Amino acid sequence: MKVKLEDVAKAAGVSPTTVSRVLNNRGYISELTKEKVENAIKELNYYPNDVARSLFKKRTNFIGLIVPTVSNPFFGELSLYIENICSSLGYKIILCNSSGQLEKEKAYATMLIRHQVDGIIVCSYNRGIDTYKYPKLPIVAIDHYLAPTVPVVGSDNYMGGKLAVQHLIDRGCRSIIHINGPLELETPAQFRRKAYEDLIDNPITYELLFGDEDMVLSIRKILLDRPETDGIFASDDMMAAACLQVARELNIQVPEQLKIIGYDGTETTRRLLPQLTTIKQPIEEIAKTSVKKLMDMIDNPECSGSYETVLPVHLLISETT
Amino acid sequence: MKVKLEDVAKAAGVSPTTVSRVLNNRGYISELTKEKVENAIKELNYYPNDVARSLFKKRTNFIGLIVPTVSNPFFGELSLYIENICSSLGYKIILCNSSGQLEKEKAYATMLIRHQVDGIIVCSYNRGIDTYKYPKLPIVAIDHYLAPTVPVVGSDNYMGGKLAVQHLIDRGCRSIIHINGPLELETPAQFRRKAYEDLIDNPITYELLFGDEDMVLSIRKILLDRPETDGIFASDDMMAAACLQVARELNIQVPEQLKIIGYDGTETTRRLLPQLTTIKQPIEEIAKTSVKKLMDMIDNPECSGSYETVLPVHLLISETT
DNA sequence: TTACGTGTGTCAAGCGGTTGACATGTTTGT
DNA sequence: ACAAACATGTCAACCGCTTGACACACGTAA
Repeated sequence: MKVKLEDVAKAAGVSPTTVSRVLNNRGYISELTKEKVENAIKELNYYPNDVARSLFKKRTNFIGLIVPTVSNPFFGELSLYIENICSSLGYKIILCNSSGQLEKEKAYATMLIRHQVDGIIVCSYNRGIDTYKYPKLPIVAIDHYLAPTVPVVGSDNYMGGKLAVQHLIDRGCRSIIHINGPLELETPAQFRRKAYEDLIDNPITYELLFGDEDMVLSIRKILLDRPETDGIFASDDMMAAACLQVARELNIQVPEQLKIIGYDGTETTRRLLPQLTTIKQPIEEIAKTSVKKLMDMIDNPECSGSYETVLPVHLLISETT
Repeated sequence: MKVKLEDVAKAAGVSPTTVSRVLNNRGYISELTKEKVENAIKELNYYPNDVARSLFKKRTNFIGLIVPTVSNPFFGELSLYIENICSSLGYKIILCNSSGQLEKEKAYATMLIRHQVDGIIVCSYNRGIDTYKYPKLPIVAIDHYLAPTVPVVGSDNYMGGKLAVQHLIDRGCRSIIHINGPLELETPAQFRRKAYEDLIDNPITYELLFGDEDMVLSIRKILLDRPETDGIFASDDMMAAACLQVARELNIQVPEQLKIIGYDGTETTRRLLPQLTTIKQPIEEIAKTSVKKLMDMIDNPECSGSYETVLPVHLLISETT
């Protein structure tokens, strides 16, 4: 059987209450008993049961994090930062990879509530999950309008789109297309597209579906269909990389014949594909801001704070444009 | 106040015991009462408190996952698979990014124990964490010898190293160096180096430290120091990418003058840098095997199972060799 | 001397749900 | 008609820890 507080009390020759007092720094404790208790804890190799503690305190210090997949560099880095910040504040992360599937996301939300998480950070793409309406559950959404009451943290997508497209124009592109990912419903990321459409006379936007080979195939088809294309604004770096790959296959010179700009600018992309011109999102800032906002909501259930936070993006010019 | 089991019982006009029976499918329940209870649950928007449940059942269905960082594509993908598999088995993941720091890892291990996790999967690099000796705590290590009693799951690193180096030799390289990462203490990954050293007459292994620019700088220095180098076996894809970048900067033609092979072969790398020849680790298999092993240990605390599992790797030939 | 501050102990209730024991019915099958 | 299976309820104990109430020491300052 596991050693429990009572055992520590016996070993230290004090009462359970005293042990609890030492553990929680409450009431009066002399240095001597404190030491006795601490020694007993060490000797018995005692770990307080946080499940019991949580039950009583009605606070678990758990934060649910729902992302499409941590294997994507953007969400991977975001998750890293969020976890690190939470950890430094004494919170733990329950990781949920929704794969962008509504049913999965619902199931995760339910699970998180059952586990009494203190809050949820969602960077997934599904609307209409009633679970999120659970009374007073603090939620922050990242780059996604979840519900009218859920605050959103994201980067300046319109500006990002504008920077990207303007850069292509400045570089002399005359036939620019936009390639949009599948994950772009109801998100502020639609502003990227909006910016593109605002800047271009005859905007042509393609929407791609999930999948690896599919992506490359679709892009090949697009480039073959529209050989006049000399600029691509891809809505994330993975897609931009696929465009690059197809261009190589088709012997299209980048950037001479075709310029490509991506979006996200994660560390991983910068390392693996430093040639790619891209729009860099302030991932660490997004993480910081959303955690802070969530903490505010947890500590102060009344105040909702600002509904939307928009963080600045940067154009990172490299060799593909 | 949150609605609890008792409230559901009242609303449904049954006893708490009956509600519990419905919730847990125990004992005899008529269809009628079952419906009544389920309706009450829906109407009241009731979510069972899993903290209370866990306390009683002495089982949390939590698994701790310790990785250096999920932002690295290898650990990101591994985490994704592990989380997905666990989720389908009814387990939740507590995510811990240790950054490879001993103190952090210790703190995480302690936290996990306090939270009564049912098991831990560790893919970090620190030895001598006594916490892991916590009585009967099921632990599986990935690609790392944690302690004599902790089972290890990993891929065939020696074979991987051999495949890589032999491939370079086959391609005609005569002056092959090996670049090792910083995270390679006490890990089976040392077998990659061993293979290299076994195959090469005058093996030259460099060890790099953490950091972004540092890596590129160090590699530049290495290549300038040893201009005769015509083959690099990098111990992961990120490092291989850095080598590629430096080669471009120094106007060294790859693969004509210099051949580069990496290690890991994650989806992300395949997408962002498909040109890279690399050794592909069976990440999904590693995830499956380690989760399965952990589940075995959880369900059957006595049987330890096989101590080490070695999974096959594959050479992925592309354009850098 | 009185009163307060300090240090510790006992006791019991409570967090929300589970479970076993036991009682009391109502259906079935034979 | 009677045992067995089915359906539900009551009650109390328990999971491990926290907390408030209260009691009883011992100093020390007023």
